[in-house]
Amino acid sequence: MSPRAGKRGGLLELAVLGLLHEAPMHGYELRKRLSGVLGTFHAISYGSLYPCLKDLAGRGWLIEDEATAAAAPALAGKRGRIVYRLTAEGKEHFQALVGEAGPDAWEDDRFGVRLAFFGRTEASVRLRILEGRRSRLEERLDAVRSSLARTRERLDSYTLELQQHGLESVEREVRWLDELIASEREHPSTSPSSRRGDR
Amino acid sequence: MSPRAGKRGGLLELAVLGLLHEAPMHGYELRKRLSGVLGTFHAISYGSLYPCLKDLAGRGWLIEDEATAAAAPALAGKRGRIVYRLTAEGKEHFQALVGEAGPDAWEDDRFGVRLAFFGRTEASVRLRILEGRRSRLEERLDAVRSSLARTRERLDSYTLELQQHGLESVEREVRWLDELIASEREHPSTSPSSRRGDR
DNA sequence: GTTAGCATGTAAGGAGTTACATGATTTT
DNA sequence: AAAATCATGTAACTCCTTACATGCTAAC
Repeated sequence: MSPRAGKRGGLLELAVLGLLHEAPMHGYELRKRLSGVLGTFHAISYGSLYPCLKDLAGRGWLIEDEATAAAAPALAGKRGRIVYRLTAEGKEHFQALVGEAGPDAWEDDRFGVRLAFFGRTEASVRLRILEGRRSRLEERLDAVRSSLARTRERLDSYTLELQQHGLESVEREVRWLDELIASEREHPSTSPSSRRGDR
Repeated sequence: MSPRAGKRGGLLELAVLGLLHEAPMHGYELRKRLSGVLGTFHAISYGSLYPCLKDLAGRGWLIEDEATAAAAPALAGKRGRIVYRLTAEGKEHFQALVGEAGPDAWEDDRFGVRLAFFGRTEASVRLRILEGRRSRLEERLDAVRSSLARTRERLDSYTLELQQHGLESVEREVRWLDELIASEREHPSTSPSSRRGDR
């Protein structure tokens, strides 16, 4: 077996493809923008990013454009910055990834990234993602509530406080999702812009 | 160099020591209880747990009690369940870990586990943990707010919605922490039981 | 007496990180 | 010309997961 193309199934792949879907970029800039989609804290390291880019290129999802900023041909051997650009297959693959339904697709990180790219996602897929996340959260609520009902007496007040806060956070997110879903149903092909401002 | 004792610096160590601080347990039961401290979802796998226990035992923080439930001496070679019990050094090490101040100590998971063990944590350390977490969250708020101020116009409404929701969640946690801290200052050696119920 | 659940482990792999190494470009 | 920061990369390591292997004990 040819050892090329090590499996690369993570968050990073999705985030990188999504960002490059918007516009070509070189790695250094990509890293800065990644913080924006993955949460403002949580920066990705170059030690992950560059190998990931190599891998994606190896699979034909993006191509490496050796462009030294201006078109000056200068010295041939110079290691200029590499601008990564999504191929047609890359765009297809991104859409496939975003649309994926597996149970881990609704975990915190995955969902967050998917939402961040809603601007480049079909309306029907957007709705499916929002509803998938919602039902995942309902599962959590059930689990926490029943565990709380079973063990409430045995818990010290700190643990109780923690569980209670967690519960309320999840409930809050469910309400938020409900608003997004409602807004999505009202004007399916538009952004939910009208909703902002009523807080 | 003797290759024994691979570094074991994670969440798991802290959680295991904390649970065994309460009472001796065997691995299987430990795993079930771990979900309680790490969040009701997110179960730990045996593939992590047992090696971790081996490692902790190797460092002298806990000892493996080969007890086959009842005291029946039965057959000598039987692989019974192994009950893990914290040593004195283990308890010391747990207190040291909980009290640690490093910047990653205030990340979501770490903070959650520390809070879950507040019942076995000194009042002064509790306060330091709550305040550490609080200032970590303030840093995040600053980062998100300024990034939002810089890029607000360029963001599509979905991304904006996401950032806004995240921001509000963090603000909510800060208010929660403020209540906990206030309650901690009022009766420093007691649990914050009186606060529950005013929602 | 066989399925189901209790109980303990190991080997391989996945998704990242840190620390290091190197060189180009811009600012002071 | 020194310092900062832009830019790309690699090797080793961390912490965890999956998939597998094994055997005990209780319930049907």
